[in-house]
Amino acid sequence: MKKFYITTAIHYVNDDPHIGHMYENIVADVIARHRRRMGDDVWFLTGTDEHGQKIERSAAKEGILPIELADRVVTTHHDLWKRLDISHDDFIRTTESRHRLGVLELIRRIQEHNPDDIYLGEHSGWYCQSEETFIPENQVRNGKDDSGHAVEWTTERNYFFRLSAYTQRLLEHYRAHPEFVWPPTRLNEVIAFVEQGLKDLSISRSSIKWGIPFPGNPDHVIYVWMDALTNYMSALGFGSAHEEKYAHFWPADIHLIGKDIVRFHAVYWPAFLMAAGLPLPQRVIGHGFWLRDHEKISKSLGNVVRPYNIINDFGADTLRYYVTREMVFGQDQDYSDQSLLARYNADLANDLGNTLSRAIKMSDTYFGGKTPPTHCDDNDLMRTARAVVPQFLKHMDDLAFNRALDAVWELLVAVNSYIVNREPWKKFKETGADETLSRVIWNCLESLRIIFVMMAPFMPRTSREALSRLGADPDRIDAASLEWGGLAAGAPVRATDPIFPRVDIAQYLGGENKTVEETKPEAPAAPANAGPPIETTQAVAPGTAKISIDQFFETDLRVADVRAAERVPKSKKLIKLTVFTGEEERTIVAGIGTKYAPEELVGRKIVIVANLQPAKLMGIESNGMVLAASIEGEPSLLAVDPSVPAGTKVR
RNA sequence: CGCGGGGUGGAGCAGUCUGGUAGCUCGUUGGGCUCAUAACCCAAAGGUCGCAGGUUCAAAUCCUGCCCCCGCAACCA
Repeated sequence: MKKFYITTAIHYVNDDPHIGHMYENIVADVIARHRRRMGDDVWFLTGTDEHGQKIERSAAKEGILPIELADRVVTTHHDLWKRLDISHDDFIRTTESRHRLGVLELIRRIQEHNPDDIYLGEHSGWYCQSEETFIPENQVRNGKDDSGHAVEWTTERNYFFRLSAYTQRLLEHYRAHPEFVWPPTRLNEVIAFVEQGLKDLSISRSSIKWGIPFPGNPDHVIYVWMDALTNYMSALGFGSAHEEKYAHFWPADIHLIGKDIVRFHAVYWPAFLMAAGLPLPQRVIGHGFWLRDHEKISKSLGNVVRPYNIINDFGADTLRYYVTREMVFGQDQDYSDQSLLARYNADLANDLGNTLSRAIKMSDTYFGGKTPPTHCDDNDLMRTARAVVPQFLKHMDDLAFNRALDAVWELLVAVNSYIVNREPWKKFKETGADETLSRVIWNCLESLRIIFVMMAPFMPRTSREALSRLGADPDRIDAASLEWGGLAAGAPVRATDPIFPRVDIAQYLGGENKTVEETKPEAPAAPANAGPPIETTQAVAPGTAKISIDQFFETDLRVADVRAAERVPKSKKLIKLTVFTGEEERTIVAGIGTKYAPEELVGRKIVIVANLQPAKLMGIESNGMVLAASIEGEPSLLAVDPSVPAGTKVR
């Protein structure tokens, strides 16, 4: 039996999982279930990343310990994977002691094999006291960071990993194993990155407390990547007294991750392992992102997708099917409730569910609630099935899930076509339930059995139900059961309610009661308004906290005159304005260039925030901010009656 | 020359690596069927595959140049 070890990325516990996390675990689950039923000895790992400053800080904000926060959020992960029928064999948390053992062992191995590869060095940068972190160079202006906190040039002593020593060996590895990174375009990116030459990597922090103490120096904690990546081994017992699982399953066959962290898995991780003298994973697979309206999903855009309502109302299998069918694996894809429900109706209700219903109903009626008595081993459906199954398996091996499902549908469509051509209802009226009719119906049921066996990794729950309705054994989904002829004659069938009842999409999405509540349990329920239909899986911005009138008056709003305007060279949307505030002329840089031309701005009266601290944009100091309404990023300047003199206070 | 992705019937997308009659879903139109979830089946209309060159017997696919769109980064103060 071939071992097969697959992992997902470990998900950070600073928030509940969204569609991206769900997708990753669903895909990993589909692969794991498929390998299992094909006879592999599968180990499937997922888990959570729980260390680091963000957790430390979020917990502090709530007045709880980091581990308490992690304990709380991790339960929502567990619950979700259960609801989605994710069949992981293990779940690792980086706060577990077995993980600490693994990380320490990895460092020990590196120190043993390549003693020079970990060294104490200096890391210099802009350090912000109040945020207790280094601020990237490009976020520092005038000695302050983004949030206006003072920063100072600080040198911290950190442990470093000599990544620079691995440039050549990594490049050789990519050359020798082009399958190491998938898809190929990601491999090209990785190679380009490594070819630039690698810098040593800081692997400890003394500014963070929430992490694994660095061996021999408890003032430091091990920094994120050295910590997190190691989960793939620590979960197998690496570094513990019981390394049997590690010995059996390592190296991983597939690290399934998002395309954004390919670099860490394809560069840092193999370098760590090389340094420690350990085997490298076989493949790093970077999947694409789910987008909304071609935009990246992010919390700040407020378009996070958490389709809990879909899972509630249509079942986990519907989401599992949609994400694997709709996305070309490896590429980005738009998410919308619309397209999900369209797929639900067209594919699941009309095709999959309805075909099952009609076939079972006929068998039920014509053959007394049983599968027909006579098999048939020479017919068109059998030939189609025998052609489709190998294609399906090939596509599964290629991780081309959408094509694998296409292949399944080819057989499904053939069944529908077959039914219409043979007109069994007519035959039944004419000659009764004779042997010919028995063969016809049996062919339909047998095709459906194979269809649901193929579908089992994608829709485990549905497949079990369908197989059992068909009179087949719901647990027989192995490679052998993909062969034609597995259905028993005279087995009881169940003609009952549709497995996927059609949905009125407009009603569901436009309905007054599909609130965001189901999307984000902790968010307040949105009132049932008569506005445009809300995509139910889109999280609403949390209610804005109230401020006092005094707080409002801290903002000095004034009318100003635009005296000059010019585009900032090489910028996309910045316009440099010279405005008169009633007392002085000053420069304000505004991001309104997509909508306004400089000419049309000159002479205009605008409203500005006069007491905003200066900031540098494209090297130009901006003193203030122009007020504009923003419609999906398109600015619309606040208009003031031209008679109002510059300098007038706005309140 | 910052990095990357994309431009294919009305809409959304495959296909491009490995050239060989342009495919899928939805929608539209006409017909069929009544076992089935107003589902299913058949047929039709609809495309200069962003533009221009080149290679080739043959280009959506390979090469060159250009145009446009979208992410990321820089620039939402």
